[in-house]
Amino acid sequence: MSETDHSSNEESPANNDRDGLSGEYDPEAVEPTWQQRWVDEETYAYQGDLDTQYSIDTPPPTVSGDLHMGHLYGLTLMDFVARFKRMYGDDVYFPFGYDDNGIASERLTERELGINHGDFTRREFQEKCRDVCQDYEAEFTDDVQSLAISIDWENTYKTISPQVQRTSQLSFLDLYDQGREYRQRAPTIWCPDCETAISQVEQEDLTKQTKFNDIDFELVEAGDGETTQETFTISTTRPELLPACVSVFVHPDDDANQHLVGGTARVPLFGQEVPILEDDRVDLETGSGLVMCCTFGDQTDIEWYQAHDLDLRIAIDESGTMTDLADEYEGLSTADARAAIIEDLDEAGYLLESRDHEHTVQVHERCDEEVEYLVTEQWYVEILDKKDEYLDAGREIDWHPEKMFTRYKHWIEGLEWDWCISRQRDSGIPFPVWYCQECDEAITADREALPVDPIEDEPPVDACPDCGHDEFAPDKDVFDTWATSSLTPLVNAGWDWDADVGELRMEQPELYPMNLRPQGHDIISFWLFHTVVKCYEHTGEAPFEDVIIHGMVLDENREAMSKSKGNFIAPSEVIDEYPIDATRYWTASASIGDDFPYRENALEAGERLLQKLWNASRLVDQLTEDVDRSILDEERPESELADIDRWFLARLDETIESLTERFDNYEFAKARDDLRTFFWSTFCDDYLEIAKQRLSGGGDESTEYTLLRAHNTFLKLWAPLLPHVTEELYQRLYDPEESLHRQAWPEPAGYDADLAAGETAMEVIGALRRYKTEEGLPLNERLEAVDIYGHVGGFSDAISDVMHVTRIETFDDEPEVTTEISDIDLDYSLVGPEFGSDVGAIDDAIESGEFEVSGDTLYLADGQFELDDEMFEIEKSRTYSGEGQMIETERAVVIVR
RNA sequence: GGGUUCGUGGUCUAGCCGGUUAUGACGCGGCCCUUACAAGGCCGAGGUCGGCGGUUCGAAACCGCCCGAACCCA
Repeated sequence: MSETDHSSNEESPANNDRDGLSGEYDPEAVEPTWQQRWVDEETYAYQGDLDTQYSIDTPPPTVSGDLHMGHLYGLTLMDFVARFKRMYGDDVYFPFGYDDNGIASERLTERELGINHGDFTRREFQEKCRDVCQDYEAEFTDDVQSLAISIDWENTYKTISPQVQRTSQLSFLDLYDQGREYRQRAPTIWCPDCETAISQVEQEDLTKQTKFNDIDFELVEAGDGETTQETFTISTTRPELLPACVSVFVHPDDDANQHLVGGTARVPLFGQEVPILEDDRVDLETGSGLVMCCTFGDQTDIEWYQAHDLDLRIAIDESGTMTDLADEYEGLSTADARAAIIEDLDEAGYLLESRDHEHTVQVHERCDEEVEYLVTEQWYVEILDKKDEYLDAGREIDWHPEKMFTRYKHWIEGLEWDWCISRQRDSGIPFPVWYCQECDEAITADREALPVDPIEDEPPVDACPDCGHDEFAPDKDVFDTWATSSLTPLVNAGWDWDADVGELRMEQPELYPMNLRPQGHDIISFWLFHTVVKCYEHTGEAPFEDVIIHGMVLDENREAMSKSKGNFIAPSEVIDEYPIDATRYWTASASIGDDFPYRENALEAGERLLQKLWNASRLVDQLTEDVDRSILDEERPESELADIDRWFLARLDETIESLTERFDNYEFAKARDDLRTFFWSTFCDDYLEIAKQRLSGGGDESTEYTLLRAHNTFLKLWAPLLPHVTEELYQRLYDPEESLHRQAWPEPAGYDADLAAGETAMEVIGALRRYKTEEGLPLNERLEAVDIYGHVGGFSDAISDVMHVTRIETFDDEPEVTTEISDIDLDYSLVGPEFGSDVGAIDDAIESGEFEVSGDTLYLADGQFELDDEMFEIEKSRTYSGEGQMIETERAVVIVR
């Protein structure tokens, strides 16, 4: 029978059908079995309990990408929360979204099928996208399930689904009706390869090798009207923009060229006359100090265009092709035009020099194509007017870690553009808008009719309400993906238009605001900010209560993983090598917010912990072989517990309490370390060794109860971090019927014990172990007599049991030894404020022995200083000359005889 | 170039409002097979807390500058 064959566990739990735990834990067999069963049995189903719900706004991953370490990390963190909250008594709503909407999936489809979106109708192409995405989605589901993420698979959504399209279009209409959206012809950042507008945040830097060209411009008229100078030189990396040149700029501090300002110049080859103006945005460092402004070469050009009210000359179209403004170069690509123009400039004698130059260009992050700046008609969400409100909304959220709010704040404060939400792509959610062909009036869809695709569907009116014209043109654009992804809290809550009452409502209002938004710090400006904007505008409140912001996963050398660097580690490689529980154990060590290095040996440490848990469980099981597990149904009164057992249960109470707080504050690393230390040192090394001895001579009900209570509790405390091994043990040893992950989180039972005496006893045990080790004795060597000077309460039996001591005597007073004062420890937090700059002199006095203790007072340096007893502590050194050997610990003195 | 965050033994990390002897784990060295576990137990070595300067009786912690890294933005 295999270990994972659970059919043998069908008899009643009280019967303890335990075939004993086999020698080794076999995660390779155990983990997939449980993953499958949890899904099949819907262990994580949301029950719809309105009073105790806890909702998590999970990030929908782009399905076109493989699962990477960032997913593994982020999902696992969410899962710690979900599993803890579920056991702690909440009804957890843990959904999953697939982001298959937008440019990423569109480009994936084109690549996968070797097609171009332009060759199909929008609906046809979208069909193909769905087909391609479906396989990737299935793969993603498998991957996420293999990480044991406790998602409720009945609550999933796709961002391209009709329902989400409807939500997204409703959002558009609502903002439009509120007057928060506008359509404007304005300079836009444009990707010629994807042929779409993109937002500011979708572009990134790329350093490129290019030529810096010095070109002569003919001076038509100088600003001072006097100069006899005939030409001047400008430097440019983009001579193909000469036909789009609308002015030349001089820096106000540029004395050498000041006389040109106010004049006009003639652009070589193309002949247009342009004004020479002054502006401090000219970069004096590079080139000649004279710079041409074209519509548009970069963002500064746009600023100049707006600030100086310049002409508009469009020389490059949407596909990166030269327009008729470029005369004979019309129809050439920008690259070809650049080459041809340089050649012609050279021939005509305008080109003075062309030299190598490295500079930074803006590219589209998805395809690395250099962006252009075009004037196009786009939809914008107005955000600049409400910065303060979005900041306040951010302040209402509890940030973990708190410091991440700063990034949000700075992002908002630095905003300069409204949010451009239209994209000229096919795979996406269409704008539900038509335009009157006569007066351009925008006609929006009826809410009841959503989702609509204006290319395929008819507008809701027969005639333009403004001018009466009856022909309409569809809006062909689709939404920016963030315009949809920013609605996840509303998608989860089932936000929709209720036609009966004529308002927007939520199907599950109890989920909103979501209790938790988990995400990486790299998308604070995308996902988090946009979600706040959208949801705040729709509902008037922040969309989540807590946010946890995690860092990036780095490689073993603390460098960011990237495909180009080749230091990319795929989760599948890790999973093949290590148990999932071990990877989760590693994940739990991350300090939330900090970047998180991959560590092979952290995974090995996880593996060892699993083995330790398994072995300890096996011992507990053996020691309680004949004990009916139903004794756990009732709590055992203190009076029926031996001191040592009561001590351990009291310590367990403490741990439960602090651990609960750790989990509640998302402090997984601390929870993990605290629990590991308590389990490994206190339970395994200390208590279990004692219990072993106590039970060696036959049953002891108090100890048996304590062992089982503790072990059962440990499984629950470990469950959020190590779901597989704990479930396997729980089902085998306690309850084969019900999942551990639906059990109640442990509560302190309220046991009282002499914790100080327990602590001292453990110190004494440690001292005796050290004694045996140093004497070269086996740990089970019998010791005849041990005297303990110190308070060990009722624990001396435990000490004698575990250390095999025949006779123990305990004393509350000091042993008969010679003591002398070896040092004085000062409490500087008291001495410092009191004595200030004299502290140095006091230290010197102690150092040189110029002190005297009398009663409770310490006199220093011939009575120059007097310290009260709470300000100092006397360190003594003891010499023992009696029979046996003395061992000192912090709280006790032990003599082995 | 600007902003945010981080920088602690070989590696990863704890260390709230400043209190002098800096936590734990991994790795390393030594000893021990004690009837769950040698993937274990015990002991030990190893750090001028990135650098410089400042505030203070006292700084890993507070301030300034510099260096390095991650992310965001130009």
